[in-house]
Amino acid sequence: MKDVARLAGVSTATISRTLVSPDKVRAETRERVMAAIERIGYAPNALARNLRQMRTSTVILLVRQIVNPFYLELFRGVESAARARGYNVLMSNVESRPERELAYFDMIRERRADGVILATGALPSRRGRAPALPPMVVVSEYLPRSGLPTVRIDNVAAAAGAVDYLVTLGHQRIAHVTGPLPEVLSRDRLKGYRRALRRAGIEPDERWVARGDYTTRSGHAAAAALLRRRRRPTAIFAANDEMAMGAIKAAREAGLDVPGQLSVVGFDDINMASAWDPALTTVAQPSDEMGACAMDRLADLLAGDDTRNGDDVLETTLRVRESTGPVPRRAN
Amino acid sequence: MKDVARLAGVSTATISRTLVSPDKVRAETRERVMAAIERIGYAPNALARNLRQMRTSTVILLVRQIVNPFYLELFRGVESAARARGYNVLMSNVESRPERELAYFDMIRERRADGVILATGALPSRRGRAPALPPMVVVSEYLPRSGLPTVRIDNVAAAAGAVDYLVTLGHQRIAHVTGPLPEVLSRDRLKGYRRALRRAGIEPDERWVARGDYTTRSGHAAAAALLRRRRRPTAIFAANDEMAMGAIKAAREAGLDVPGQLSVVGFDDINMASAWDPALTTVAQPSDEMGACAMDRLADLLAGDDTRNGDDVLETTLRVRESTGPVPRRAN
DNA sequence: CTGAAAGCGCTTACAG
DNA sequence: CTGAAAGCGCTTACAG
Repeated sequence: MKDVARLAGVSTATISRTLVSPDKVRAETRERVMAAIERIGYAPNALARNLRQMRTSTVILLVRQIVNPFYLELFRGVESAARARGYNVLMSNVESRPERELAYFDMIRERRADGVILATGALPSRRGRAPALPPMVVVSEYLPRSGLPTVRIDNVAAAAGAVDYLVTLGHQRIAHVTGPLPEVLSRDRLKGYRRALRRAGIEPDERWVARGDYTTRSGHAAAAALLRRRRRPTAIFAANDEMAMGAIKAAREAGLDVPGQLSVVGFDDINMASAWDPALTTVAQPSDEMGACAMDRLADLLAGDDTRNGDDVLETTLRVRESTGPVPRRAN
Repeated sequence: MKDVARLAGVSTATISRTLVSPDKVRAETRERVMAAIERIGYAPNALARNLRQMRTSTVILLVRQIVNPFYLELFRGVESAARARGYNVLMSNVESRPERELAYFDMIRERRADGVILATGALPSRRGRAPALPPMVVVSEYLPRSGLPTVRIDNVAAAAGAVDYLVTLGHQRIAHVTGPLPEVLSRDRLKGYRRALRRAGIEPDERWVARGDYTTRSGHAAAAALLRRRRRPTAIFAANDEMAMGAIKAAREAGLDVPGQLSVVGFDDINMASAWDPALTTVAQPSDEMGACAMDRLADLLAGDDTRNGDDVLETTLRVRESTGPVPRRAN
């Protein structure tokens, strides 16, 4: 920087101003400075700038389990918005290890990051001396009554919409494979399932609700059990795509054609959903957009101009593909 | 820090030493300092430390396309090693946009990161004034004759091993779906395929090599074309799992049972491979370990004690699942 | 519009 | 083993 200043015949303050707020510098000076910067190949040292400004331009994205492809799409959205806003993104999977979550809060205390995008569905439980919450935006998941800015979808309505569609196709015996029920997202999707059934005049039957844990394996097991029933369902709505894929596998093993004898609907529209055989009908979340929106809100928060309040609720889309069809003739 | 120093009755230098090199501080002083730190709830400011030490403790992981699940596993490995070594990881997908790669090299120049783990398969082409390469380790991919420290598998041998296995099952008519052929990994796997065939006394037939681009769709199209032949293959070796999945889908559409009438082998062992129907036989890469190993080498490099030279070549494993079986009776 | 100077919060070579 | 002091490379309030 000193070299640039010498070459341009100005002070280092002017170099800095040219870079940070060029409008405060006379055009002629600015050009001289830019030429010198170019000549020397100068790049400002972010370390020094960060210290001076007491900001890192880095945010942390905390996800539940990184292997879930849904989070990947979320990350893409976060990253592209971050790039546009001049931030870097540190993604980290927590994998249900609370100490890892806390490690990330320490990173904020140590000023390694400016804020957090929380996609884990729960605030880290804090030890004795509860540190103040860092600037934070919740995405995908939400924390009821936390008052934190949140970017999400309406899981109840989206799930109900999927089941509505099955009803439209003539299905009455619609089963549901849930996610882990302590989680609010799983509960919301279950609620939507029940709401749609009632709306269609069908009394929800608890025996047609099977618990899964979002893995393909659990979807497979749950569906296998449901299909062993004497009166078996003609449609299964799974709370995510992986479980829907497991359900299709179970149907095939039971000798049932999908969608001829069993319709299956998933949730998320992960990358693999359209590649699956049969291509999966599923509720698409705008994951890119959700990530970008969360990053934008966090950046606003950090810039001190968070005008908005409450939740951003984004739209979902039911993508009808090959895994759903009209109810089989003899089934009703 | 000043507050801690006052409370402990020492200078800030001693606080710093207690944290950085505790052995240089008398035990009694150390305890007093630690108590004061605890009392005040002091956390050192990483921004200041970074500036002082001229290091960021951050590395960049550059991947080709983030949606590829393989990179996810790589990231996990990198991240866990990074955590152990005190580094943060910035993952970024380049998505074949060269300007993005360059952006990451700028980040090094601006001292936002200390080094790069390159998983893109190509050095960013640099503009006119070629800047010096940053501390860098290549992983998964490799750059022939670059002399850069590299962590990889032996793609030729691994591919040959997969084809050997098909030969063992009695297959003679073994087709191959390649990745994009400009890429060295795709070429290596093709080379391994040919080598195994020759070893088995089968003359490679170019008509049984179909080009794909690593997507499920391309695997589907390539396999569909192969299966339309009058003499159709009894086995397909695909250069990655997604294409193998597409191939299975094509087989089913052609009314062929997998593995009864067609065996399919993939490469990578992504998360979905075992969930696929039928569960995919595939060459498992030690992706976690590769990532961790790359991060370790980069950390050594940055610490100035990179003793090793040349490539780390890790072992692959053929995971035999349900998509492969003996050659059908009438086929030979 | 520009410069001189202070200061961000650490770490570390040096002196004792 | 400990302290006083310099300094990392910027940015910015202040003065002109």
